[in-house]
Amino acid sequence: MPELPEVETTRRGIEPYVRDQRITQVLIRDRRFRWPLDAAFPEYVTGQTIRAIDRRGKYLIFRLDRGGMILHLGMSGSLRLVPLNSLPGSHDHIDFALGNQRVLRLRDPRRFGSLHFALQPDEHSLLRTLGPEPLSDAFDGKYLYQLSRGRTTVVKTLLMNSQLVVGIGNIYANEALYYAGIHPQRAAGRISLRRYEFLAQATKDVLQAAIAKGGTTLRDFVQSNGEAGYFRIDLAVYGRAGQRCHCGGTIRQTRLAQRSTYYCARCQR
DNA sequence: CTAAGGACCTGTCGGC
DNA sequence: TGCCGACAGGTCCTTA
Repeated sequence: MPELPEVETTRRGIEPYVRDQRITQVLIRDRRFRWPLDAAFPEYVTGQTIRAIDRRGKYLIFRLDRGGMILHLGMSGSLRLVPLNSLPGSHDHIDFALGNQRVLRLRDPRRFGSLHFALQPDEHSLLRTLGPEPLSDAFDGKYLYQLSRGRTTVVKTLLMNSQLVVGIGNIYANEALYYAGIHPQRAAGRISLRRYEFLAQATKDVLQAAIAKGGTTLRDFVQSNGEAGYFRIDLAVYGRAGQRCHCGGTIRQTRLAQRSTYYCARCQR
């Protein structure tokens, strides 16, 4: 479910309550995630202090005194901060009790998420092969242009390939292509440098706007009712099949690599 | 090496 | 109302 902006919003939301806090206890109700949680996981992290929370793509990295925790929220994962002794709901699989009497609670109904401990998190196999951050200077039109030469895949699939660039999921891939005026099915290897420059910039803009929106709509991660749910930014094409595009065209829906794909055939070429 | 499809899992929604 | 299929914001792994 969460894409980069939602993960970043989560990171910012929990950081003030979690940084420099000691993990006093780890309670595991269900260890069946994408990969079964290591039975020794609590031993690795209990008693350690969380020194920082970083994000790499859609992964959160909790830096500990020794090693770190690598968390992915999958399609349906979320983190909340709740008071000690607060009753768990269904799918609340893991609790981290903290020194400040709060509990960092992981919920993940579909269990597509994952949690690992690693002594050197950045060298973990899940992170090592990831492409650059889309909001970094390493990601630009030239980068997309060069890596796309000779490829036969379509541009939307390229944009969603985390080996090439991280964090762009189905929603923001659709939105970025719309703002760049590029048809999602266009062959990636036949798009000009100029158009890739538009695409890189549109991607950055869409992600930045979503992060800003998340910050305003999901401000508080610790309210008693504090659902750390996901926010809906104003989407131009995603989920809008049949509706009018501002250009007067109609937004179409198709399927690309098993994912719903939305575009305006009039302004996206 | 690249590309495509399956797999994992639960909840929700629309149609009959 | 109940049942059933399709779909959901991810991505690794296998196969070609």
